[in-house]
Amino acid sequence: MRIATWNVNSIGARLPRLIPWLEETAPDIVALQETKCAAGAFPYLPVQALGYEALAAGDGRWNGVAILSKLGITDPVVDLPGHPEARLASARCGLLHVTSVYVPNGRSVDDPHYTYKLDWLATLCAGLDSVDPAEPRVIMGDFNVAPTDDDVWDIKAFAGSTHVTPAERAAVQALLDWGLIDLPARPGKGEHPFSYWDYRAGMFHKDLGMRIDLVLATKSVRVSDAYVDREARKGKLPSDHAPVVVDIDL
DNA sequence: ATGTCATCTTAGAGATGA
Repeated sequence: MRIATWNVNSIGARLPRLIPWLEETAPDIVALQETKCAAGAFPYLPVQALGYEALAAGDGRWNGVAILSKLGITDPVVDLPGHPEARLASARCGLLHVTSVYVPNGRSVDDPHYTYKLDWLATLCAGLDSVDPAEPRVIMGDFNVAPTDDDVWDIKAFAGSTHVTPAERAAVQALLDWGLIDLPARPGKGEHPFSYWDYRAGMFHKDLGMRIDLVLATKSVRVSDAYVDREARKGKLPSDHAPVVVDIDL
């Protein structure tokens, strides 16, 4: 069984790349982020034609998350208590419980959005209190947090920045402490499995990226392979994120 | 490392966010 997460940076703009990618990669379940698409405007028909049921949450202009599943979608949830933005979609897909997250960016450490980011992550973690960590579950998406210094191209360039602060890392660590494992993925190039590269300044071609798209899974999810699909970041009109693809058994 | 990209407003360049 194959699962994947991909911040597509607008599903409308990316559909011409998403559809062939789904055909070639053939994941059973995909978590999408930054669809930038109202739930009612989601391209259900093109993904249904490939055998996927879709659960979409969307504000319209910003944010937006979705789950595509060939294994069914039951118990859908598309909000996080007290946080109205469309940044979470959750459902049971066959035997696996799946959550797609688009964690707030934070902007800068002195911005109210940074506090909002920490609160959002804490609320996500608190929601797991009523969940059994023995059950097969994945929480995957754009966490906007680089868990370790090796997850950015140069930690010195991030002095004073978001994505690398102890508080953000502690918020992700709390999820791991609950019972999730940050699945290590093979890099597409170089030593680091970066999943995001800024569009500007040739960052992608210099492999100056960040690992901020994470697949967190409970231990009953057995992993046979995991990789960053760097090919999907190449070529014409890519997203600024690459998909992370994970092959699993339950 | 602020050099790009996507979207919306409101009809074409600017604001916003990443």
